[in-house]
Amino acid sequence: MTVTLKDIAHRVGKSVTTVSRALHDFDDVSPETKAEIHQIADELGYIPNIHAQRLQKQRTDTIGFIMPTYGPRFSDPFFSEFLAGIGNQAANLGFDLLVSTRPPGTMELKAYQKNVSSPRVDGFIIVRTRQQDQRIKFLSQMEIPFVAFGRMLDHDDYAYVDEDGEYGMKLITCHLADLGHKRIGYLDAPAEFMFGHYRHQGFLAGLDDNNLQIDESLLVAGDLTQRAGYQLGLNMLTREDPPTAIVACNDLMALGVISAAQQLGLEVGNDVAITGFDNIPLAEHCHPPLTTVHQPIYQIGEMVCEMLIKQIRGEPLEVEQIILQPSLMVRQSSIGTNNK
Amino acid sequence: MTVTLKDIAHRVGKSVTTVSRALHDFDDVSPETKAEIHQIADELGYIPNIHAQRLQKQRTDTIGFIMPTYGPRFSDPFFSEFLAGIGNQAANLGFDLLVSTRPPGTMELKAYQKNVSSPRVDGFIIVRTRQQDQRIKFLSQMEIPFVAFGRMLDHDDYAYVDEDGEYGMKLITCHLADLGHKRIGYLDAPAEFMFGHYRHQGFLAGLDDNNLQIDESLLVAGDLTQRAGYQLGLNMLTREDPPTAIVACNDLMALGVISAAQQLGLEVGNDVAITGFDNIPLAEHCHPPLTTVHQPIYQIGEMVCEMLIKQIRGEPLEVEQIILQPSLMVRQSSIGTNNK
DNA sequence: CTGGAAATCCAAAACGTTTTGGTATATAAT
DNA sequence: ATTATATACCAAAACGTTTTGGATTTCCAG
Repeated sequence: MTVTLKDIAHRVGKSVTTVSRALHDFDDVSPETKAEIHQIADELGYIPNIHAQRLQKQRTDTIGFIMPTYGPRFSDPFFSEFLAGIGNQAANLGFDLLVSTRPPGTMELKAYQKNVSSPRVDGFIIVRTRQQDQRIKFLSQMEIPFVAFGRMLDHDDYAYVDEDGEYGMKLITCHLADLGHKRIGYLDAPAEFMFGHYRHQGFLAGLDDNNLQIDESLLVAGDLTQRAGYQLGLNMLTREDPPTAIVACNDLMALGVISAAQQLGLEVGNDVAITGFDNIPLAEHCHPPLTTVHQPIYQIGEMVCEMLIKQIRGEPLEVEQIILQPSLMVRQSSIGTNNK
Repeated sequence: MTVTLKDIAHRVGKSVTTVSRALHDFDDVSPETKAEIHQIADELGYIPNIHAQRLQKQRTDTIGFIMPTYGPRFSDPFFSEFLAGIGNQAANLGFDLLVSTRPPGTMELKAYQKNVSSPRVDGFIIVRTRQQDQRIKFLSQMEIPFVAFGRMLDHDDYAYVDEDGEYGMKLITCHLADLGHKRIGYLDAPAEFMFGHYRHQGFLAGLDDNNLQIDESLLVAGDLTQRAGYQLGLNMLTREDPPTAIVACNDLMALGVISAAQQLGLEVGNDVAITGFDNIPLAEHCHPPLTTVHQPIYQIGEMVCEMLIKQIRGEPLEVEQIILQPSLMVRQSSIGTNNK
């Protein structure tokens, strides 16, 4: 049997009002009564009914996170780390975290709609922003609080955190150009992702800075999995005129390219340079260790969550839009084992 | 402005009761009224207030999942895939999914306590069972519905799904013995994890079956990360009397061992055999591809979620305890590139 | 001893549903 | 013409909080 305010009220011989106010430390309850009520409440193991509270207070103290999942076999280290970031931060700030999974599309938008109207959540965290992000347009238009990890194209009037992927990828490209590479392959992300767009721009800018030509045939897109990296890497490296370096727009695909290269008997770092982006934990301890750009996913999760909760609480944000400057992690997959 | 039953009632000139019963398709409302009410409800965009419903119905239609997170940098592909499994299944069956993150310990138990008493959730999904699993003991004792992925030692009276890790690891060990390996190193999990316990038993049983001695010094434990695998692998392979094969209790550590071996100039599969366990997507497309045991994490997530919801609904479970038979995935990391 | 403030308390309304236990009207059976 | 039976509806209670707008008592200044 669960214990309610009424039970406590009976026990102490006071009204429900007084019990409620005592537990919330209002100053129109005498210290003695407060002490007694607190003690009885502890004794009975009172825990407030969250639905009664939420119904009355008209807020949920819950944030929503709808994971965009594609296939069924969905395994991306990005998500578990990001989730840990928002989960821990939400708990710190006294918020619950409601998670859904939905493939991008109409049903996804419906889920946003329903979760906020029910009202299950007070606001949302958005990840992997897309070129014309329906989610962002919808939430902006409905004036529903949200914070995104990522920017989008024709709309800039919302709160976000993002890493400067263009700059990061330029760092990588210049690094490879400095090593003397002239023919560089590029593994792009699916066109809809904004992060892919910026990284792509950075790659082109890097080539341009070093007066290198773009060979369009060395520009291909994959679905971000290691499998795709493996396949595309194999294709690219078995051409008649293979590139001397391959830049992948994320670590997972880069790992796939490394496997492909190794299977072809190439020594990664010496025979061919391969780079990634994200610096997932795997990148440091693969062989050879992967040159990449660091992205502090856990911290971004924390930041985004904190910003959202401030927004929900009506507190002003010092900064509404944050662009993080990335740093290059040079490892053996680009410089090889004999260079220094 | 959110629309309530009362708003609809005003519009159609009927009572709140009738509106509610119409929307739930009770048969004491005339077809004409029903049609009218449905139409107005759609028109106004009515969505029921979930807290009022839950307060009244005294259930939450929500399942809880408390992720055991250790450090801050928490990136385990296991979790995103498992989460996708339970998330999708929960959505199918009309349940919400409330996710928390908590390191194992007292606060973790408190979180279980609070989430069920509030009552935020109707039941829990437990993962990575531990030897003396406080969570399971607590939930069993309180008679709170839960389903676990994994067994535990001195308590067997609860619903779970598990893979037969002992058998799986025996398959691996016999496979290596068949290849002629006599000195086999083993990378264990931290002692508290049950899955590590079974896999360990399977390894010993496999050795025993093949009349091989156990060299205790070749038995070491790591924290399941690739980093740990790398470090322990390096130690083991630079001994005076290195093993000819290394069995890791999970894929992530096995990938670390592969890196270590490659850094030492060894050809994995030919000079040293290395095996994992889990068959994460990474295992197939690394170099060389990893011999491992498949574990259908996504499906297990679905199963566990479905079992939990049945239990919550009071429907009987056909089978309360499911042990999945694993299958061996033989790849080049054990048999090399020249054998067949 | 009176007026007013301070201290302590509480009944009732509100949040938005679902459910209970009806009522009223029309139709059919006796 | 009475009784029984469907049919269509609804007022009020309940779920467990928080908040509003007092009410009562005590104490002190005048």
